[in-house]
Amino acid sequence: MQLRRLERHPKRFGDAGLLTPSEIHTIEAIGDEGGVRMSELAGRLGVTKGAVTQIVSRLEEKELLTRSPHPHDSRATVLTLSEKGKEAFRAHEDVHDRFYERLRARLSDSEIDIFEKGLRTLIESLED
Amino acid sequence: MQLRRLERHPKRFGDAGLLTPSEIHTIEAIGDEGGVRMSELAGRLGVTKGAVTQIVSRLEEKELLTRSPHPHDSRATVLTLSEKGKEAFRAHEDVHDRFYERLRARLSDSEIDIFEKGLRTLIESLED
DNA sequence: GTCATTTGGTATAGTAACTAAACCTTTTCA
DNA sequence: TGAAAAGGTTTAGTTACTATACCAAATGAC
Repeated sequence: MQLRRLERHPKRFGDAGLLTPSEIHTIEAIGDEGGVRMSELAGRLGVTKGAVTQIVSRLEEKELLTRSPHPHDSRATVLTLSEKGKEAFRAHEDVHDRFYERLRARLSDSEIDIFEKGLRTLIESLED
Repeated sequence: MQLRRLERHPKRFGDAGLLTPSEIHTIEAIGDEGGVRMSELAGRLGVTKGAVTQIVSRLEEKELLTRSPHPHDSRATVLTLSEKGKEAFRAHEDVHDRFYERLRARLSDSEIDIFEKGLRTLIESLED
């Protein structure tokens, strides 16, 4: 099966324009509630804080999020999605929902459990 | 599920040393029969011929394959795995085999069919 | 209280894995 | 026979990182 080469190209998410997989994944990890620190985000994404600085800077330039100082810790920065960022977030949720609809159209609930069991086995095998 | 961030790091394949995912994937696509042209390989991998030139050059430097002129078409180059390259190929096949063993330990044949059906749905969804 | 350590974030250089475009050389074929 | 197609290389640029060095603010052991 061709699992490589997947999800490489930028896609359009609503009015937010073209976003790379990393960009939309970062937006997804911040969430529409916002109030996430840089280091917390690095943990969620499983990358270094340097990587987060870079992608967050790009998303800030694109006006998809805002950086603001942490109220009680002046070292820290908290991130919040802008309206445009929230729109991208919702558009991405829709993509997820459409995938699950498609999956449910083809597999029953118990079959989806089996699919997820297989996926976990695949992920496990790729990890070592 | 965390499908991103997978299969990013170089791994050891027998005596062939550390190989990046792209490198081992290229070796897999050439196969132990060899005799593959650059452009044929680009098609198999789904990348441009420029990309193939680059990765093949690196594999040639690492002595995992050899370039030779095509016997009947002097424009073309044919690729063949060296012994070290074939060893990496076999080591990679073993990884595949171990994955399927693990999968069969957890899922029956009909459940594996369901898993693959789910995977196809996932791939389809990522494509559009 | 103060000073070393930890934590939060940034900056910079380097790498992998590409694409796109320009280019050169053969081959094909109308 | 000459234009177009096909095979391959080169170069510059992009994305998505890591590692390292760095600075400022917070913590906490004494």
